[in-house]
Amino acid sequence: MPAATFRSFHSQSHDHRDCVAAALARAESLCRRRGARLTRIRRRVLELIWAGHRPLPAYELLAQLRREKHNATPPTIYRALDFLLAHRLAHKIESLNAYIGCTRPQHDHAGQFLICDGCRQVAELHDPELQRMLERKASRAGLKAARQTIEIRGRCKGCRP
Amino acid sequence: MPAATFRSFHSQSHDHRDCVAAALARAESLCRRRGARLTRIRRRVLELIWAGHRPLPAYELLAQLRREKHNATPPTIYRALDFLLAHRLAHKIESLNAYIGCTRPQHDHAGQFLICDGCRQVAELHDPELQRMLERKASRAGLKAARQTIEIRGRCKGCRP
DNA sequence: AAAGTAATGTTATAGTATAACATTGCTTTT
DNA sequence: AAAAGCAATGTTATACTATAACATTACTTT
Repeated sequence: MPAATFRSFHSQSHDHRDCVAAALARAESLCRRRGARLTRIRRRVLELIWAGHRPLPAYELLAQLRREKHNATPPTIYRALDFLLAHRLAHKIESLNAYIGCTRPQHDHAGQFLICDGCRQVAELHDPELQRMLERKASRAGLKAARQTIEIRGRCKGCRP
Repeated sequence: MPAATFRSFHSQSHDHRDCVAAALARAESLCRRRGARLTRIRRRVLELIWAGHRPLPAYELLAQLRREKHNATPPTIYRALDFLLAHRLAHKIESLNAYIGCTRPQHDHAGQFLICDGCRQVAELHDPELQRMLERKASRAGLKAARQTIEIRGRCKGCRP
């Protein structure tokens, strides 16, 4: 049985700037290798997503982008998001209609999320065992799985009484 | 290890009317026991959900309801849905923004769905092992799970080449 | 019958996402 | 370097999803 790997909820004190910079560097290198074009807009949207450090709704991203790019419209954001999702640089949290940076874009994996309803922080699991278990269960019922949405909502330690 | 229980994808030939009638009967009895009021509107919306026999968007339910109730508006539907979701008579499929009848409203369970992107049919799993596994994984990461969203998208046998 | 609560009616608006067509800009071919 | 071809962005409009807020109706309890 392979060990599950995950990132815990972030401590208050970790340095967001490093975190964002590292994510952008990963994205740059991944896109270069893939021949994908991480344009100014796409890069900036990814940066905004990471800087928020919590799931951000599309229109919040739009509002932020507009502060520096006055002609940005919904398609501007949704196209950038389409690109980022396609390259797994970001994920959509379906139960929140919000977007978050992927911590491991180089791995092909289903997004598995732990979401605190108190502080709105999100931890992303990368648990191949869980992914395979679900594929197996689906397969038994006759479904060839192509995509998984796994979102656990609850309260993290800091947000419990 | 408890056996996983699930309903497979429906055969073309099963009798929808029986299926809908049975679901409504379950709902009636469950509401009676709980002292919950399954009003005309709520009952009718549940019936429409079941009759569709696939996840239905709220506005499609509204359009159908309007055919017989001309003053129905979005709140009419969303209130009915709130009730049905609260009593677990229906589930929301987050990745589709659509609603579907619950096959086992009497059990307290997380919704676990297998969704065919070809025919749009949905099978609901009821797998306590899976549910507990996710709770355990969440707990290890410091999250006390309150709600799970599990949606596997793919292609069922009939919809594969 | 009166009071209290739950449900529904009604109008307005917030929030999420895409369609469709025009323009710009990068890249490859000639 | 010019032209062609394609990818990305600009722009306008609109579709789809959901809730707020307040008025009215109807059921239940006293």
